[in-house]
Amino acid sequence: MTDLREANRGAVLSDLLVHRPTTRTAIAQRTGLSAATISRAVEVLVADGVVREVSEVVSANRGRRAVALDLVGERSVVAGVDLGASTTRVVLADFAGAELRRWEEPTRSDLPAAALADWLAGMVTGRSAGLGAGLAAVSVGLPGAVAESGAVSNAPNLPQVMDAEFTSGLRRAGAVGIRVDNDVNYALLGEQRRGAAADAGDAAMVTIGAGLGAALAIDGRILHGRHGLIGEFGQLPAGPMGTRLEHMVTGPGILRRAEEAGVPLARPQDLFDDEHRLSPLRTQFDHALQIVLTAVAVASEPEVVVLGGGIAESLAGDLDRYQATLGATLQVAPRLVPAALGSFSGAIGAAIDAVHSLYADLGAEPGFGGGHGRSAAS
Amino acid sequence: MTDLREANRGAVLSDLLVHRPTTRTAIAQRTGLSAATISRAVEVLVADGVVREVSEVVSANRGRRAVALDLVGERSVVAGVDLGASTTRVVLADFAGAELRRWEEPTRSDLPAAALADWLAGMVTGRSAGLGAGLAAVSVGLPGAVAESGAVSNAPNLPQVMDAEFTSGLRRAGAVGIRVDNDVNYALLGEQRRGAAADAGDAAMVTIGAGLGAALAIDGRILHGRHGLIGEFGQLPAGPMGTRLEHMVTGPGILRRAEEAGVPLARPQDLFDDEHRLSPLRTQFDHALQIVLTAVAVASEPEVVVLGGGIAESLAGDLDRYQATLGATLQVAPRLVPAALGSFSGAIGAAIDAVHSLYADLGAEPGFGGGHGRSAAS
DNA sequence: GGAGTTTGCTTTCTGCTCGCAAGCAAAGTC
DNA sequence: GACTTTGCTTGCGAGCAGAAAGCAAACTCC
Repeated sequence: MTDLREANRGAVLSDLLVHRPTTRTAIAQRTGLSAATISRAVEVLVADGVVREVSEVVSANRGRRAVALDLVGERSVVAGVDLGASTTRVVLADFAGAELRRWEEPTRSDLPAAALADWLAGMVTGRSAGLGAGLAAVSVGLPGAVAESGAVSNAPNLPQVMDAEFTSGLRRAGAVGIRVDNDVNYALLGEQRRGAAADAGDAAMVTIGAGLGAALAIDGRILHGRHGLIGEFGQLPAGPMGTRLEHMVTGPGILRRAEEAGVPLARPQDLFDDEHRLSPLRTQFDHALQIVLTAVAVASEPEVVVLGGGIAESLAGDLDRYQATLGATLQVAPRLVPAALGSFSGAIGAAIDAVHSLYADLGAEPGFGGGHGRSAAS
Repeated sequence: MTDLREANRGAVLSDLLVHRPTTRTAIAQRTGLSAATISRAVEVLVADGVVREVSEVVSANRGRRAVALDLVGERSVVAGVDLGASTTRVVLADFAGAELRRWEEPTRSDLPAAALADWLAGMVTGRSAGLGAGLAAVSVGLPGAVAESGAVSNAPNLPQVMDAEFTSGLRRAGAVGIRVDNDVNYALLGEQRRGAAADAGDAAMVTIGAGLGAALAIDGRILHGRHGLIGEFGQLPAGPMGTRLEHMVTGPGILRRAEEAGVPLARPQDLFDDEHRLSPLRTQFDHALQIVLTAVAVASEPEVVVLGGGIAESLAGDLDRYQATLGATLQVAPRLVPAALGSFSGAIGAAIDAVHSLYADLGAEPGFGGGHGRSAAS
């Protein structure tokens, strides 16, 4: 109950972030506020240069044409980064969330923490130069658990990021607000806003690649946990002899287990060739994945579970089968779908989070899908 | 934003529900509202007979003594019911949540759905007669998943409750508001408010008895899921040969597995005698429980996991061991504690939910720990 | 034991905001 | 060209919260 007027401006912005473009009347209906209040709030936002009237909306209605409102995109640029163990993907977007540029390059995983941060910051600032507006916010997803304090743990595939030097280095390099969160959390956010989990309030994502990660969202909100451990289903000691599931289903785990079984594979993906379809290794993989999917399902009861990550791409043809098994186990099973944004889910989600962080500064409530990310605290 | 004045009254009530008794000034501090506003709101509540000034608070402060405020208890009586597969436990409480009476008796599991509802309703109304005030709300916890719609599923140990006749019968028998939810959800609510999970916003509960159940709370809110399936970790196919975990750790499952192994047990509890400490069956049980605990931990990252249920009582001495294993698996492991309210956690939690439902009618926000239960919809 | 002080609560008053209703504007319909 | 529909803005009244001042009841200290 700070300032009611400001709160209403925030509500308008929040609505505009999700429904874009829209009209004053539509905002009034969705927010439940009166048209008069919306008009007054929009007036301020337009004066502030945050919102702009765009060309009139095409409408089948009879009366006066509504004036479409949209966010002013050119104000500034944000970056969403998915710092993977092997590949780093970046998306630059404008203030309105429109994608401006995307690229990927190998992660310099050979660098120590501070140098890695410098490399990342240099790459992003370098490539965002000359876009007209300055970089206003950066969100970085990384393969580890990010605590409320900003501390990173559980990142075996890119251990440098656990070093406090990494986050502090990032903050030093860029003058702008930097937020850090788990890569899968961002990927789920991306899929919720622009991908396979659109309009699913309860959704989950599982990524399988170099590591196993999961993210859970309930009522549009991504669950974090004080230490960021929510979703670490790879820790489940449910494999044979109590092996952790992450050793059963991730790329390095598959290679090692194949070697131990005397049938070495050239690449983890080979396990999903037809010739291995009935191999014990493949059966164990399926079983382990089934446990993960069931755990995700009963942890948050998502309407949809999005599968992403390098290994998951090889599973596209088997989704129906997994879905069927899941349905046999649970009365109500979630839909199992591949990531619609592909390997860029995480970067896109990070960019969305960065945009959100800017609007949060303007008073927008963390509405549907909001409240993500963690600002890199000192 | 309905009526701001009413909203403030609700905020005062919500605060009073959690901090009881308290003073006007204390409420003002906690809610952030001005003392004037609180005074005005309290005035109305006292006039309505919902709140009362009680004897002055003993204080070490120097100035004028604050007048303690408390809820008026005698207005009405609520009942919390824990309808177990074998035992039914009931708690009667007054409007202020003070326990009036508790008892338990064998569940008439031989009865069909409608008759079971009649038996339950008759028992509760009969025993609550003559308490001065009428029964105003009843909350029933049962061993199954309760959907938003009110439909019950996943109740193998008391299948009658899945029959729509049961809930409709309950509603017919009692004229008052009846709410139904999963028994473990209520048990966790009880432990959060009066027991082992007090002042833990993020908490979880696992009950092991005739069935395996779990409940998760994040930020004081118990997670439900549209179909009430959140927490059904017994469905995890993580036992040997893909056995569901509920078959590994529950009473009936233990007996059957012991028989299959050629070492029949008289009672499931016998598995936890010293003589079985190193038996393969016990090892398998420990492993299965470890998986459940890990899954609960990474599903919601609770500060504390409360263990309840008949089997869990036998585990009291082993909690340290489980805790140690959990700590070895996870960087940050939750505390593992037995249910402080014993076998009445569920009934007490249900009674708290019933009280909450009454205050929700008066405008109290579902604050910390609120928003539980599901009204038995038609 | 009286003056001063601290704390709790109430009352008065001011400023702010919202929603209603009326008015204006812009489109389509007849 | 009058009428209707729809979108937005403006004028007005009511409601509410908070600041500040006032009253009340304790304690402390001289």
